[in-house]
Amino acid sequence: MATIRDVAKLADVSVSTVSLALSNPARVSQKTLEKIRQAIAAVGFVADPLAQSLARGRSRMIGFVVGNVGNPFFGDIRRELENYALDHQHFVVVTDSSGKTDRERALVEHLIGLKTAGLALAPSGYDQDYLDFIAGLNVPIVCFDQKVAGIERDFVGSDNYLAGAMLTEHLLQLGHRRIAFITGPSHMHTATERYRGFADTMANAGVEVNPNFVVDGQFTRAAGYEAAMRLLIQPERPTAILGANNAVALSALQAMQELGFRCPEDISLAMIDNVQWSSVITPRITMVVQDTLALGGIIARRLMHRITNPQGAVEPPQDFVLTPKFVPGNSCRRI
Amino acid sequence: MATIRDVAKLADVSVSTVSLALSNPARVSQKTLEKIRQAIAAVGFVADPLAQSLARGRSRMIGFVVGNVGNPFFGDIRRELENYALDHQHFVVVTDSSGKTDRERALVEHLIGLKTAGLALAPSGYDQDYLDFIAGLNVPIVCFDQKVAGIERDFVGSDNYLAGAMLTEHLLQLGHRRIAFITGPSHMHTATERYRGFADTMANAGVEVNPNFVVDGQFTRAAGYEAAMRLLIQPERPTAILGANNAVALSALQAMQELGFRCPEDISLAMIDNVQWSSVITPRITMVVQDTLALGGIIARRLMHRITNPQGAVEPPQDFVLTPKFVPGNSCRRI
DNA sequence: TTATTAAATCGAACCGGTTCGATAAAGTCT
DNA sequence: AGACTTTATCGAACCGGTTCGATTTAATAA
Repeated sequence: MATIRDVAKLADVSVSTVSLALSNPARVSQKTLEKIRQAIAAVGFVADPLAQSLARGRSRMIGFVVGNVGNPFFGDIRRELENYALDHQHFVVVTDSSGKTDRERALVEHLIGLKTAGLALAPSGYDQDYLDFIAGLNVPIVCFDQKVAGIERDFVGSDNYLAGAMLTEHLLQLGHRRIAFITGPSHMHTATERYRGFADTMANAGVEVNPNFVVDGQFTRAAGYEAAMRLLIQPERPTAILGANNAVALSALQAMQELGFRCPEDISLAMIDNVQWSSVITPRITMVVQDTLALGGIIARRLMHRITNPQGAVEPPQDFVLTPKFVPGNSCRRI
Repeated sequence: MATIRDVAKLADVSVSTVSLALSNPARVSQKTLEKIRQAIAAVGFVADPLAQSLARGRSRMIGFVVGNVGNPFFGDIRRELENYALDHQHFVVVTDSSGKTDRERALVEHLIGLKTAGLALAPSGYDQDYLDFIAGLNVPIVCFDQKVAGIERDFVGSDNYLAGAMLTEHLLQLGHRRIAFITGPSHMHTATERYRGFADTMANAGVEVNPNFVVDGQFTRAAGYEAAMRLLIQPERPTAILGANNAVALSALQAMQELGFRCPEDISLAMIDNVQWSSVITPRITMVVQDTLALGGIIARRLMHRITNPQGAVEPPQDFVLTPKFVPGNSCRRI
């Protein structure tokens, strides 16, 4: 590999001039610039990003940290970020914490060690220790998905309260009263907001919620399945189930299928967030989806703004909350 | 941040001794080691990975390059690799080429620039230019999924011929004769092998394949859908469709549903490779799946072996081919 | 023409580690 | 005790860039 010194030698200028020509061509004379250009081409010089990062104290990498890269929600956001970053000479380093806080922390520390220019982070923690950790990071960070109280950073996400409310209202309009709700982890903002949207809408409609109809699905497949089973074996069953995310809702569908319930004839089902092959799942689940592309775009622009603008770093954190979209399926019947 | 010089000063030894103590403690005397240990703890020293990489010419990062991180097949492999790498002080950088060869190339070049210790690569190219590019990379590489003729690297994958043959035989056993096959891109090894398995098994059974029953689905959703539609509008329809991968098979299911065909009553369906929520797709698709966890484990071990063992780098490339597994569903009926 | 200012270029230090040959200290052999 | 190893430590060069104050050169003003 050719180094900057090879270029300098060939162009018969000093190393610092070559460096200057690369970073700020306007400050180098035309003929010198030309000599350097030719020398660079002749030796095939490409600056070593590692050496640059070490010297500058900042790299051109952006860290992307989520709990599950396989989730299409994160996948769409990742793609948007990658495209935007690439257009701005930045490179996205994707990492997966598997939803584990300690793993996430290790990854973030590693990324900081790499002197990443910025971080797009879907936070997985919430306690004081975690907050301190995030607060201590001296890098532009845009958080998304989970709004965590106490993190003073930009946040990009959807109106989860509305998401829960929309589906609840839809079920109420169809005549349902015995509506069950499979929740997510209580420490997650998305989970509590979606539940609030459900509970408030029920209350506003004057419909009392059977406490046995609210079960914890942890946003996971296993817990969601168990929670759904608990719902289905009750003597007085719900007429509709609302899953707080895709995993718990589809687990509920599976449980229903296994027990012999038909959807929507016996029980209606609705969920928040899409999955990859939802169009071939029978019945097509009625859902509320987030505008992942828009979210990704905002995250990308906001992060690059903070990274590239000198004064962008000190701007106060801002929240961007998008409205989710109702996507009707045929999993909810009128009763 | 504390540097190695701070440690050296405090421990009253030279910088090189500290470095040696860190990389090869056995070669430093006990008492010096202890002094250094204390000094490190006192100043809170953590080695800067960038500086290390620059000096060593190698980093502790492993590049993971695939066409679609969202595909659970790659997701499982990624997870295995991450776990194994983490246990060996290595860090996986995930990248997604979206299946585009030029993008993959840019990513690989970037990773090489980062002086990654090794690459786990699902190759997307096949022409001479691509082969030269891969051959020119002076880094441990383990290729997987696609076996590309001419790449002299370790390869880890499944017996795709067998996968195609197994499902074909199954359909034949159920009495099907008019079996359609939706193929993948002809330059992909997995695609051609799966097709060979199909064609050979049909031939061995003395069943002639209707040329109209072999359509190109490009392994993608869009092309798969179109290909399936072409099959379904033929006057003499197939009684069974075999999808060469999950995307084309599920697109076929969607097409069938949209046109009003019932599966398996009207048309049977089988596919190669699983998808995330296959258990809630009706009907449960009969499929052949790869042992992703085992594949991931082999990839991880093989790559780390080459990275960490001095002589591992020069070992001749080796192929690891696993046998896929038949997973019966209820999408194929006896006729 | 000379003093003053601006533009172009350079040298050296620096980022934070690693590596290797040289030197010093300790141990072994005859 | 002297010669020869082995072990422990060190200094300096190096990885490949950036940065900034100093110096040289060119342009403008008086």
